[in-house]
Amino acid sequence: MVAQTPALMRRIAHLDMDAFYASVELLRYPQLKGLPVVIGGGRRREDDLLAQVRQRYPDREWGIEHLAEIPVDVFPRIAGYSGRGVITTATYAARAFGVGSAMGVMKAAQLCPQAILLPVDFEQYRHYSRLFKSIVRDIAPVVEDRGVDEIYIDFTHVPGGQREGGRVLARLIQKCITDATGLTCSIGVAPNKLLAKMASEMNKPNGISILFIDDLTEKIWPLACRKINGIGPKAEAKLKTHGIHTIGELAACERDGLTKHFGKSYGAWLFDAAHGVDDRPVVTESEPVSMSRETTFEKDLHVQHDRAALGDIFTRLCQQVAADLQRKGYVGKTIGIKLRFDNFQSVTRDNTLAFFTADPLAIRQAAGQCLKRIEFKRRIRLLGVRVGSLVKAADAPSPTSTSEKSLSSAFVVQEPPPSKDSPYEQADLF
DNA sequence: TCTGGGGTCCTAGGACCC
DNA sequence: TCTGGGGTCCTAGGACCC
Repeated sequence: MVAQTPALMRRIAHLDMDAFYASVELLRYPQLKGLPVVIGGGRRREDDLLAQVRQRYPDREWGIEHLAEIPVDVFPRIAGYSGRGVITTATYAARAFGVGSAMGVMKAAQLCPQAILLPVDFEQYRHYSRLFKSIVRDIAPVVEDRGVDEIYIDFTHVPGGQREGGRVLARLIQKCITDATGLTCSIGVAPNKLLAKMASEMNKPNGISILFIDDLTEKIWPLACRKINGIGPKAEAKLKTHGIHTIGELAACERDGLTKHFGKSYGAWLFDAAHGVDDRPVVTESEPVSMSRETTFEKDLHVQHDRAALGDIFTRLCQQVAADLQRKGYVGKTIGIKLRFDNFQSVTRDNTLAFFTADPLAIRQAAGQCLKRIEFKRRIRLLGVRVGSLVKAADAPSPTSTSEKSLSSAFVVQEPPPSKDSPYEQADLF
C-alpha cells in the first residue's frame, strides 16, 4: 500500500529585507529613526563619530556603549561630502526626497542636503544577513541565497506552506525575523520565482503579497516590463521602440516575433516571463565561478604619470583576490583584469594558465601579461583583477603529482623570478 | 552632479582537433 | 580541386542583478 501524496501547489516565496543596510544602522543609532539617512559614499572615512561627540560634548564620558546617545547634530550631513561614490541604501524618510540606491552621492546631496550620510559597514550587514537566513532555514529549509538581503524559499513541502496560499507561513517567518533582529522584510508568495519576486515588491515595507496564476492578468499585466527580473534598461528601451510598455503588451506579442527581434533564447524567455511561466528550482547550494577585486580611484590616474601608484594598487588587488581565494579554499586558472577609462569605457583581458593557482605572485604575473595587451589612450578610473574557472583547492590537479608532468613544469615556468627588493617589482608594468 | 563593487550568464568569433 | 561538420576551449564585451 502506497501512501497517497496530497496534490501540492508549488508555492515559492521571495523575501526581501526592507532598506536593509540603513535599517541595520538604525539598530545601532535609533536616534536617527524617522530621519533621512543614506548609506554609501565610497571608501572615504567619515569623521570618527566618537571623536566628534567628545569634542562637541566634552562634559561626559563617551564610549562605544553610548552610540545610541550621540546627539543627531553630530552625525555628518551629506551636504559636506565631496567625492565619488553611490548610495547603496536610503531610509524611507530619505526616499521621500527622491533619493535612491545606485544614485551618485552628489546628486543625492542636491535632492536632500540635510540627509545624514553613513559609511557602509559590511561586517554588521553580514552578521544580520546570516542571522535572518538561519532563522528562515530553521522554519523552511529550502532557501536560495540571492545576496545579503534577499532569498527565495520553497514553501511547497513545508508544513503550513499551503495555508492561505502561503500567507500563514510568510507571516510566521516575518514575525520570527522581526522578533529576533528588530528588522522588517517583505515577502511575496507565488507559483514560481519570477512571480514571487514581483509579489514581494507589491507591498513594501513589512508587507506580504500572495499571488496565484489566475492573478496574472489583473495584477501583473498592468505593470511596466522593467518590473520583470531580467529586463533591464537596455531591453526596456528596445521594447519601447516596438511600442511595448507593459507586461500585458508583451504577453500580446507572438513568440516568433519576439525571438526574431530579441534572439532565440532571450525572445523565448521574454514570452514565457510575460505569461508568468518559470520552472526554475530554488537552488540551495552553488559553487562560485569567479572572484574579483576592483577599485575606483579617487581621481582618474595616468598610466605614466601615476605609474607607481597604479603598480601599488595593482599589486594590492592581486593580493586581496589571492587572500579571498585562499580563505574560501578555491584556486582558479583564468586570470583577468578590468579597466575603466575616464570616459567610462571598460575593457577586459584574460589569460588562462596551464595550472590552478591562488598565489598572489602567480596572479600578479598573469595579470601583468594581460595589462600589456591594452592600449592606454585615456586616464584610468577603475582597475580590477579577477580569477575565474574556479575549483575547490582540494579538487585541483596537483602540480607536483608525477602523473602531471606538464602541469608541474608549467607551474615552475610561470613562477615569477625572485627579486631582492620586492617580489612584485616589475619594470614593464604600467 | 556623472555613474561602487561583487557577481552570473550569454553571445560570437577564432583556434584547434577529430 | 573543392569541400565537411561537430565539439571544446579561449577571449572580449555586454546585459543584468544585488
